[in-house]
Amino acid sequence: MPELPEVETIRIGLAKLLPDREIADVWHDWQKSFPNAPADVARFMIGAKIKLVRRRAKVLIIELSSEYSLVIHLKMTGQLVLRGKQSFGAGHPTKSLVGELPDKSTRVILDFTDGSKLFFNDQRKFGWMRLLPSVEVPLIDFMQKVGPEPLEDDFTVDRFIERLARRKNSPIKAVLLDQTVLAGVGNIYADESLWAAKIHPSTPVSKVSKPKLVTLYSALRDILKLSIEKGGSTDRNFVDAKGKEGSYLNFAQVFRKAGQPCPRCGTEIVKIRVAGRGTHICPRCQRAPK
DNA sequence: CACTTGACCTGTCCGC
DNA sequence: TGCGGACAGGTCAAGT
Repeated sequence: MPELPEVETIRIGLAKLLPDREIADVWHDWQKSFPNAPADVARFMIGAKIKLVRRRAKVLIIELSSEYSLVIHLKMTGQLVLRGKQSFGAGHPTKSLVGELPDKSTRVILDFTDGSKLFFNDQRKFGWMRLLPSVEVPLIDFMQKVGPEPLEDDFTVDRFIERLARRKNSPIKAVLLDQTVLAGVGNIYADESLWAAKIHPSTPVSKVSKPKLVTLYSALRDILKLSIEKGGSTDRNFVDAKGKEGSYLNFAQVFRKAGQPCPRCGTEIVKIRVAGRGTHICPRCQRAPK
């Protein structure tokens, strides 16, 4: 569920909150969430300060003063929430999806010397954290294979079309979700952008007209940007670095709207299955390929 | 090689 | 009220 806008929302929050905090201790309880804890933790985390927080695709990178970095993938249900009076003054959110922390989904806790704590929660345990030398981050398999950032200035419509053409016989939705083609798009933004461009998600890329691909390019970028402005989509349990929900789904047109009228033509939105994913379409605006 | 399906997990919801 | 089963969907490994 955390897709590009959700991970970016967390990054913006952490980039404001974390720098210069010094790690005092690290706790973890799920080995798969943090496979190189605790061996490397004492040497490269305790006593280190947070330098900066970056994002690439759906991955967060927290750089430490020890020249090691935490690389974090939240997968579907991961959360990164900072708590502590130092960070929020008197009134941090009391009612929200996240209550008292730690809770039963807490997998890792970073304790800082000022008393604040960063909680890595992950109900379904798909997420992970890795500690590795900062210089090695760009060399890991994921970074080598991941496609371009769709919101970068140099990501042009021609580049977009050229990337999609790498898998021209696949359903276009599957291609949008392919992280080696394009970074950061997941189920929500694939459905929303395909609806905006009036493209049926099962259409092979080679069968989609050039004008529709151009529309898809603009729609996808606009939707990703709007979602970042709205703090991302809270479908089930996404929250930002302060534990707050995002509001983009109030602006969504088709995602999770089966049975409701298409905002464009009034036809009932239906849920189908494409590329093994639940997929929301307007059957009139997005006609199936022959 | 291109493409699809299954596994990894847990919480929630639906029907009986 | 309890219980089995489907479902949620990011990514990688395994299968066709």
